Amino acid sequence: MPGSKTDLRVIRTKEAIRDALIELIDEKGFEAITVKDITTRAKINRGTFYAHYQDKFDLMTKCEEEIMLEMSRIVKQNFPSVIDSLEMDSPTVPPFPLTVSLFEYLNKNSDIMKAVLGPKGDLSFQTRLKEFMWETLYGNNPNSMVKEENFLVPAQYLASYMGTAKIGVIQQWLNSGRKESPQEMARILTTITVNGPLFAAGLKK
Amino acid sequence: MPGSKTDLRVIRTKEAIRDALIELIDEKGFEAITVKDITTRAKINRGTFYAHYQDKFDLMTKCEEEIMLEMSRIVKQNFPSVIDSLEMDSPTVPPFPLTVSLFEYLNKNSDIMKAVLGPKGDLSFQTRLKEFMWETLYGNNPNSMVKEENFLVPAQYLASYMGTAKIGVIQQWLNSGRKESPQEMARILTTITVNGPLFAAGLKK
DNA sequence: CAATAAATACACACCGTGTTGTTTATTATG
DNA sequence: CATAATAAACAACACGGTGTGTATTTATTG
Repeated sequence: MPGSKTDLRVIRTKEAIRDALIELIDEKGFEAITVKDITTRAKINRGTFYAHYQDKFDLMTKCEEEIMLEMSRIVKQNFPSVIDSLEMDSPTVPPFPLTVSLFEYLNKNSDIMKAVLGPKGDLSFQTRLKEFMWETLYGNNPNSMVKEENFLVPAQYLASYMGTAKIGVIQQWLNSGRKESPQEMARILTTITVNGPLFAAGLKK
Repeated sequence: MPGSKTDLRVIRTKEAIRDALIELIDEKGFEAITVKDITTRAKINRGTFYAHYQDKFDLMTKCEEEIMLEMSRIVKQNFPSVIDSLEMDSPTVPPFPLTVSLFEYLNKNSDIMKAVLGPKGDLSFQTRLKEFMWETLYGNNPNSMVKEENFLVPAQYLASYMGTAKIGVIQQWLNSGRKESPQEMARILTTITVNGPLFAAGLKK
């Protein structure tokens, strides 16, 4: 497995592979892609691909790893104690720094984010992202926001509800062309969460 | 393409194929399955499979079609005007007949529902289901519950939020062993939606 | 029991996979 | 600067699943 992170050949190859992957996900969907597709598009030999990655899943996993790391970094940057976060982004007072930062990241990397989170994307990544949010909300840590006390429903379902809901909004935003700014999206997401969907829809309680 | 819907051979074959599919999705995930896997497991000739379905995607699509039809039927049965529904299941008063009916259906067919909605399931189906909910909530029909007026956020995002949130709760229930009854799940889901996630979590508004 | 239709057995070309051995490019050193 | 050492990129190969076609056997219906 080639490793030299400064070798120009390696850098070129990996970049070409990654770009080809993103393009192809957009075109045919992740599961329809073959390694041959990728290497043809990237204009490299198929063998070269296998020198770097085990298969297309390995490639995908490694791309996603980068994303997850970067998102964790953003969360930590805004909330060094890691985890009060997400829901706790000063519920009522703009500018919701964490949520804005996350949407800005999504915006900057919208090509790949749209690819993996889109309807032809990678289910396993969506599952991982969901688990990341679930853990953040409900996981075994002293700061988790959803505690098993004073709740009207089992906390695990609350965590699922909130986690998937947020992902759903992100997906809708990405797939409908990102017409709103990250700031606006942060406001939207926070408003729904804090007020509750029905009230946010303008219905009386 | 064999057609006689009363021919016992056809019925047996289709059932065997369907059962094999569900088992295999659970074991290896949909995309890892080969037609050969299915026919071996179903103990039929591979040629027979192609007599009934074009490929594994065709098979999957047809299974999913049944599910969608049945769910639409349940919705219509509870709300003949089709669509006030889903959210509108008498928000505060049990027993939430529509939601209970849906969970009972999911419960009865938990094998296949877990397979398609699970982490190794079929993303395209999850997308379709999401669209179904989205349309139900927001689509172009006079009864859609989310109207573009009096809202605090764009309606499309509200619809995405609620749609995916509900699916998320269903997935969590299926994947954690369905320990709660359909009635209990209906209460949980309605409570979160009506009260809003934060309040349902026991936080002050 | 005859007619019919489904299921099987077998064979074929095709394509993507993953691996192996060879060639070519980069880098480090005398 | 030249050249050996290293490692990346490439070409060729064997394997397994796919989809299709055809002849044959087995089961169902009238």
